[in-house]
Amino acid sequence: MSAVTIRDVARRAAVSVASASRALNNHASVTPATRQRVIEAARALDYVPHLGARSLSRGRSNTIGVVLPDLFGEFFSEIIRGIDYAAHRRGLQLLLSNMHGSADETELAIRAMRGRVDGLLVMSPQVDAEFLGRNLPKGLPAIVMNAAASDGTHPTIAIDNLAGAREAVAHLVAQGCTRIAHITGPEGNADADARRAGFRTAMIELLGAGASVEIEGDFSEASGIEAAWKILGQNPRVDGVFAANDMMAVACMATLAEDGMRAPDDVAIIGFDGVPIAQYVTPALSTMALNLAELGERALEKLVAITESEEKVEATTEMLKPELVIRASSRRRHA
Amino acid sequence: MSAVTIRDVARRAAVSVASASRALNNHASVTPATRQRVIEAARALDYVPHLGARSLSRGRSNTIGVVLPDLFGEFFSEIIRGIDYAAHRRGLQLLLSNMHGSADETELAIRAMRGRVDGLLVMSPQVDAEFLGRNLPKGLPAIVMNAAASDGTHPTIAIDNLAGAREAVAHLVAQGCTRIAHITGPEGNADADARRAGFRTAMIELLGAGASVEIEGDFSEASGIEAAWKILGQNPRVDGVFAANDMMAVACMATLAEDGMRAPDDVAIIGFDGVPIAQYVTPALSTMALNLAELGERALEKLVAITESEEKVEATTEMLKPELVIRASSRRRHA
DNA sequence: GCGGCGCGTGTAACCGTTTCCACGCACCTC
DNA sequence: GAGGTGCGTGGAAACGGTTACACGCGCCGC
Repeated sequence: MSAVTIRDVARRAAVSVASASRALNNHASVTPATRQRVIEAARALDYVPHLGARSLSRGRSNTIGVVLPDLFGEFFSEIIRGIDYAAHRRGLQLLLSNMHGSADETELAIRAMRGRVDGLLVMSPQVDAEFLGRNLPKGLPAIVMNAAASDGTHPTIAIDNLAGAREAVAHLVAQGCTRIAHITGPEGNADADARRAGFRTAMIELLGAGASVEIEGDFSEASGIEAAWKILGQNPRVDGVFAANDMMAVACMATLAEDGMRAPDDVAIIGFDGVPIAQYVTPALSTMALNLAELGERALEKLVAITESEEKVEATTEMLKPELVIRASSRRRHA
Repeated sequence: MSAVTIRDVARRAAVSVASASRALNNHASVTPATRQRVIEAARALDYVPHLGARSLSRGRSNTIGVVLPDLFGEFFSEIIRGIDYAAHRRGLQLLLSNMHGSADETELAIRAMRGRVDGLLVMSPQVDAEFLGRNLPKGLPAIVMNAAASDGTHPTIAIDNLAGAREAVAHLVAQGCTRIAHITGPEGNADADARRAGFRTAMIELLGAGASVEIEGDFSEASGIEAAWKILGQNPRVDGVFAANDMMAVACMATLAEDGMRAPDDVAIIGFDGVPIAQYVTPALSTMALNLAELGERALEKLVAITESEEKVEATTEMLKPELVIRASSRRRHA
């Protein structure tokens, strides 16, 4: 064990633990001579402070808990990267927890954070706000990312899925599509549900009820491939596809192409999220791009702001607007 | 504050804190009646144990520290996913730290883990083993992932870059390439250096010294694009490209194609890492595929094994072999 | 009937820090 | 020269749990 404690340092420097602590933490009232002795002793013993103990006594851990539904794919890794970037700048550490999409695990994960973090970043598209409100520890600052409508108890930062879906549909229509399929995300996922809702209202507005097809997906590559099979089996075929995320769009596009149904001429395709992969496929995928790293960054900044301000902040909801990025997969030469 | 402590629970249940603790932790010697009262009190007060305090007194945190050089891209996110998967299965939490490639930060990051984790997973292609050996806390179990040659003090799990690079070159040669460029990773990065070394020896063996070109890169998309420009400006041109990672291969391939130099006919291209994106670009990218999630998983399992075994384990080195995945980008019709 | 055993419980020490408070000392001021 | 002031220091109490140890009690076996 690197079991050298501050007591060992104090003993070697012939001072009390109190003075040792003060010297090591740059407190004002320590003689330069004392400080010097303590620091030398610490170096000689290769002392590293026990941060667990420190946070217990300071009541502050300099750690932020991050609870995510999953870690798969670029969606989450971009968010983590944004969080990490902002956390690093502020000297905070990250305690990561993955609840694998289950509500029980979410509760567990959140409880497991108690006493180890100063604040919580929870992303939870699968469980409703009421559940979160009930389970988030009372005194712990928390930001809810991207959940179903906030219950008003915690500040939220969310994606404007509704507007994004409308814009995606409008874009396809502008390219001349008259019959559009939506590959949905998993039911019960807040993002997926909102994107589907946006798709429906936009379709009714722009093309009427008969022109839309919904194909169940679950955000996975596999479900994008299956969706392509369904599309290929239909008659009449669709001439536009709006997938609820980029991964499904990419997989669907590739599968369609194998059977000769090519984007953008036979079918215009657009995804959602704007993950890096979208720009490297051929044809490059149009998408409703989100700056996910920025989402993570902003969430962390907001959390820090709460943590530091004394008065309680009201539960505002901040929206992240997706941006239409038109690439080859949906660009028609003669629209 | 959710400041309800075990003392509050004990008071409400009219028992001592010792009994409360025992009841809540399923210790054997507690009367069912007592246990019942304690559990009810805990529920009534919405008690959540303070895990920081627990780990201090138990001397065990159920947390693993993960120190990575960066979080950008699929390479690291796949590794984290693998680590998380294995950690989750064992009920461990992850404390994440990113040292942004700097040695100072590495030292800081490692020190910041003291007293908060039971073990350390360090991935550090940029700093040498000697540095790590000096900085890893003495008593803390640690696994070094993918560093420059182990100093023999810590178990290591690494990528067989040398063999991978040779195999990549051999594959290109088998496809008929006679002049091959290697887009390198950043100098000083252990993976990059090993891949370059493998490239050199394989080239000398198979095609002789004159047939190889080295282009400096740094694993980034931008450097892949720049490499393409250099390739296009050369005379005679190469007919094979081995990039030190997939990201550069993808970017290079796309840029070459814009100028009419197409894979696989004009140039056969192969990358390294086997990140998911490689299979979606067109033409699909051949690569020396690594199962990065498995790498993370195995590292965590190994760490747990060390943590749990009493006798000290010797510092073995485990190798992860890349697997040649041939896709369209390097498949010549008439080899 | 008495000693011993086992079981459930409580008291208190401990984990490694930080920090409140008290204390002693030198210095300054009137 | 006495009394206040301020500064550096040390003792000890936190922080919130776990657990070694002691203790009292009822039961069993001789």
